[in-house]
Amino acid sequence: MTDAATTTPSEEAVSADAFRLLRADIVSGALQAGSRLRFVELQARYGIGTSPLREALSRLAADRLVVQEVNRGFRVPPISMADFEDIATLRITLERQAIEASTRAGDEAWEEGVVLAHHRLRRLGRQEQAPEEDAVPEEWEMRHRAFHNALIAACGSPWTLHFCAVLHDQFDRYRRLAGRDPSAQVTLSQQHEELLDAAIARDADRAGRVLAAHIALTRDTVVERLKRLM
Amino acid sequence: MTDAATTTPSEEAVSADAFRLLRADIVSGALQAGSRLRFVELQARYGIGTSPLREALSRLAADRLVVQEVNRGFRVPPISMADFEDIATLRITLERQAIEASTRAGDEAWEEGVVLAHHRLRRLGRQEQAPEEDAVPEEWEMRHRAFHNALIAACGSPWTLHFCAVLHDQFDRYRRLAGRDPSAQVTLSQQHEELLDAAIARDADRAGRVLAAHIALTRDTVVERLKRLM
DNA sequence: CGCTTTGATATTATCGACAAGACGGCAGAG
DNA sequence: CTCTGCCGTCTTGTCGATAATATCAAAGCG
Repeated sequence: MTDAATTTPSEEAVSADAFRLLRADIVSGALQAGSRLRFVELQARYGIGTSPLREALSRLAADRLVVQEVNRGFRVPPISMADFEDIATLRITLERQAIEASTRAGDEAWEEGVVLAHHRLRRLGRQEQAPEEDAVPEEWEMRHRAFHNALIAACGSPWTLHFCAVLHDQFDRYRRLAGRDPSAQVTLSQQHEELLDAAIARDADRAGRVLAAHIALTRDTVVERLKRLM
Repeated sequence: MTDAATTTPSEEAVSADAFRLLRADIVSGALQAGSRLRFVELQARYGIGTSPLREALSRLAADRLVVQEVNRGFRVPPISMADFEDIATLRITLERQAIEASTRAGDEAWEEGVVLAHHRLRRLGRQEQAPEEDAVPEEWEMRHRAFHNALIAACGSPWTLHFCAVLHDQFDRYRRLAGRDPSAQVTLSQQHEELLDAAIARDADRAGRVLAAHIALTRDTVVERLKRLM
């Protein structure tokens, strides 16, 4: 599977492109939760044949970003509060461990990567206030993910990073579905600052605490908003 | 209205069968680590076409049981000590959490499932002494897996169970590659007994400790034997 | 004598078409 | 009027063939 961190240069494979596009459309909510994924529609949407499409859907199914029903095709998974809380709990466990190990083991290059990623995220955060608030900027999503990836990048466990990436995709689908809560946003941005501080200070325990609180706050906000929507 | 869930024991899907067969052959070592997986060979081996084969390989690639190289097909992943230790460490973390939660939350049905799974494993363990020692009985592998799955089944976290299953597959590939160590086997069987005892006694901490030691002992044994083989 | 190039071979990735199975409407019986 | 069984239509799952790409070996050039 291609983690969000790895970057494939360009013309590599149709099926890999389809995989990324489909994943992005599912995580972003462009493809509604619970909706069927008909082959003819997807083939027209992405301009590909059946084989690479099936391949992409199979890979997504392994990561639980689509569900396959026997002889009844694929669907984007329905949302469920229990599922989301399970994802959040496990993500806290794994990503907390990862950031602690990363903070302890990270070298200068890791530290610089964290600083750079945070700067890019923060700069966009300021500009973001200006345009219409409705559209969640895709660029912010990418930089936010890049920052969180940078924090745990030096943990030394490829499998932890892989599972964190899978869980982050799942988590973001719910978060983006719920929409943003302006009141929580300031605290979340402060926590980003604190994560940066803790990383630079090599305070692994503090980094773990803040990250756990960061994810938990996001989870609670999302749960609150989702309850209101349903 | 009819029992749609219980039907279709055989006619599921060619691609799902291929997925299971390929996974079994990779975990068991029938397909050697690092070897290329040529389409013509696999199509002949499993008697299927290209589409379901690609679908199965894609799903396996998401679980890291095969690796895909761009425009160069699929391979069974090479073995690496660092990879195995990463898998083992993460498996200890997740499966320990899972058995602790399961022991605390499990109901009577869970308890009975554990007892039954252990009985089936133990009964086979006795008979197993008789036939030739060389062939690792596939039935033992299945019952061993079933026992470990039963222990964590009530943990309440589907995602934890999913990741544990993925890691267990990865772990077993190395374990079966290394072969059995007769000297460790008695301790490992004793630990199975202890796990059963702790589960029945609802001693979550002890269950977690024993399971961690169980996996760690297996890991150390495998590492020792692999070093000798390489 | 070694390195690069170039052509032939082999393998993969993709496409379009066929067959098997599910879904939904309609008619007939109770 | 309602329920049940059946048939047409649609969707999926699979196959074989085609186009694109990598691999390998030998020959030409530096």
